[in-house]
Parts: sequence; C-alpha cells; structure tokens
Amino acid sequence: MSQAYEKLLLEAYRLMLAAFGPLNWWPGDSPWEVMVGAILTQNTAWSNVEKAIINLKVHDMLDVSKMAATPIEQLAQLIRPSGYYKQKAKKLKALVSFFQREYGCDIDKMRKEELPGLRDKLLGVHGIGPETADSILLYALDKPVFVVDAYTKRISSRHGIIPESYNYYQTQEFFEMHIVPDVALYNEYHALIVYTGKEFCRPKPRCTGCPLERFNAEGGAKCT
DNA sequence: GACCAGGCACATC
DNA sequence: GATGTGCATGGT
Repeated sequence: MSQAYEKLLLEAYRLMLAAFGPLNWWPGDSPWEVMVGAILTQNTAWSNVEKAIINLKVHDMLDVSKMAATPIEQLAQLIRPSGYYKQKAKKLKALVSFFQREYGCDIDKMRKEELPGLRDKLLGVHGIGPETADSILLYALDKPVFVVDAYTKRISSRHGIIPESYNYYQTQEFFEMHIVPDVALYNEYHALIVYTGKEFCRPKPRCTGCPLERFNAEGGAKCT
C-alpha cells in the first residue's frame, strides 16, 4: 500500500466530509428498496428515481412477491418517471426472480454469502453490471466493496489521482488498495463523491468552491 | 433546445 | 478486450 495515496485519499475524504457529510446513504427504507433503487438509478437523476419509487409504494408494489405477480407492462408504467422504463421493468423482473430463486426472498440468507461468489452471481442477473452489483453489495448487504461510478472516475482523474483511461475495475482496485476496507467508510466515501460530483464535477467543469480546491494544491493537480 | 443524470446489454470489430 | 449504440424521463 502506498502511504502517499493512502494519505491523499483520506484527506480528500476529510475535506468532503467537512463540507457536506455525513450524508447517511443509501436513501431507502429497506435492503430490497435499495436493490430496486440501484436498478432504477442507472444513468438517471435520483429525483426521477424518487418519483418511480413513490409510485411503487403508492401501489403497494415495493414488495417482492407483488412485483413478481404484476405484469411487466404495468410495472413499467409505474416506474416510467425513472426513464428507460421498459428496460428497467425487465431488469426488475430479473432481480425479483433471482431473489426468490436463490434466497427465497431472505435478505439475511443473501447477506451470509461470501463475497467473490455473491458478486459473480449478481453480475449474472440481467440488468446488473459492476456498479449496480457493488451498490447492492455495499448499501443493501453491508459488504466492504468500493462503489465506482462516473463521478468517481471523473473526480479522481481530474485531480490527477488516476489516469483518465482507467476502467471500472482499475479504479476500484486503486481505491480498495489505498483505503482500509470498512463498510461505513466506503458507504460515506462514495456518497460524498457523488454529492461533490453533482455540485462541482460536471462534464463541463466549473470547480469554484469545490471542497477539494485545497486538495488540488496539495495534491499538485488541478480540477480543470 | 441542448445538456445532463449515481449504466447496462448487445452488436461489431 | 475495446468501442459504439439504443434505451427515455425530467431538471437546469
């Protein structure tokens, strides 16, 4: 483990936490709601996901067996505000089947499973890719997995911490290599990155006021 | 009206 | 294994 990167990443965390945190993620009342939210938020603003989840709740559809019994077209209409609604309805159905088949809808049974295997099983479900799998592992199942998203890559590459060319797994390995595996820490770290990214690290950057401005100078890299 | 949002599956090379 | 494309709503 590189001491320098360890220190750098903890300092970035400290700065973001001082500015915004703690954020107490994931916004959801139950592990199942977290899993559903993880699908719905794919490439979508969370405000739109909230509308879809409210629809599900109002129709008493945030329930595994009821979701299973509901026609996919009806499910799709309920989640329409979250965008890509036909695809996401199919993905939710796949998640429901998986949760029923593998765990009998028992979240504790799922939580007891070991990491490499559990992750691979999630990745085998239609609609669950690396980020969705890791979000579920960390935020619904309390596994010490560092979640990488567009903001994670953008922020860390703009600050010169990782090369822009790093893919999901290279980025994840870097963070997990330099930050001690701790569920609460990984939880808050990812939340802070997303929050900071939303505010200050958009594709067309305007980084004034970013809590990592001081970090720029110290790290020798600019958020351009 | 353009751009963006807490990706993924699938086709193609 | 890397790269390109379709998917869709709602806020700024």
